[in-house]
Amino acid sequence: MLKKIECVKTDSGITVSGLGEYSLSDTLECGQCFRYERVAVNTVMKDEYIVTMKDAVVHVGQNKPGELHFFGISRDDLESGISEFFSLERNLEDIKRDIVSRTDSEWLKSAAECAGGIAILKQDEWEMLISFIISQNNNIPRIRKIIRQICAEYGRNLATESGFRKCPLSRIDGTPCEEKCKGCGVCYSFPTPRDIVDYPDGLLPSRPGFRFAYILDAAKKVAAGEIDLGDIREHESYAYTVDTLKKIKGVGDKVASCVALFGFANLEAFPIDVWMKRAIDTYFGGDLDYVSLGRYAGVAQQYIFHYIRNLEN
DNA sequence: AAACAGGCCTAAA
DNA sequence: TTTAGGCCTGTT
Repeated sequence: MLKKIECVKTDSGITVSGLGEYSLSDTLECGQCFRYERVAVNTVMKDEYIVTMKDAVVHVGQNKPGELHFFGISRDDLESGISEFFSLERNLEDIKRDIVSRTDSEWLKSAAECAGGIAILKQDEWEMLISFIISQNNNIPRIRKIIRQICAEYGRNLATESGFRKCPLSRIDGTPCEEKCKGCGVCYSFPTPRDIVDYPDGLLPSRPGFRFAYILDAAKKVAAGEIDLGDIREHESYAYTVDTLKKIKGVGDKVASCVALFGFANLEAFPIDVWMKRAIDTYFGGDLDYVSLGRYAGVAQQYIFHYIRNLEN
């Protein structure tokens, strides 16, 4: 299921090809990732983004399907985190084929054709936990705003640690770094559980509302080792991941399955939110046995989600 | 102005 | 075991 990818060094960075239908914009903007900014000015590629990974800020672009360009990085950078984060070695076509072979639904097959370029990212588990706690009863712009503000409040400035002299966005569009970072937050690291336990008031400027207590409970349980993310990772079990995470206040099935899917790479995870409920009612007669979709059910979930959101436009 | 937003908790049947 | 309200806040 792994694929051969080709990497070529250029003056500006590393070009990775052989990625099949990989779509950078669909992958970043399908709702699994909150810490990215689309670059709007002085671009050299059709799609360009600044993405904040665990401890690095990445500038990445795409001109055509199956080929990504990572600006200002070395081959070592690619191998030490970027490749895994962007799931570059996963074969999207094999996954799509597997899903399509397990369903009779023509609608789902159409969705797969529409959304086959989406890769499930492998993001930081703790960051996913907090991000999806924040996501509940909330909309995406506000989710992103809260996360940005929390990072700006607690985080170290990653710009200088990422091989960039200053914020990549400011370098590109000319906005002064300080000003830019306060607005976009892409240059700040995500707070650790300990950061939040030591200084819960740092959450307040983002106005998380009733989620405040949930975030704090998650931080306390992880910091105390009561919830052991490493232990969850080693189990590599969807059921175990969900059961364990649900011990945290404010974490139910939906949030836990999102963390399982986007943080722990449990690709069989199938988060069911209000959109998915609606889709199941409308296109699957009110009943969809996601287990029958196999070990990539979570990718199918993304197909469905992407398809219904695009049908709106 | 009232309803809603990619849920979850609690109380009550 | 299932169901109804309520919840912080911001936006429409």
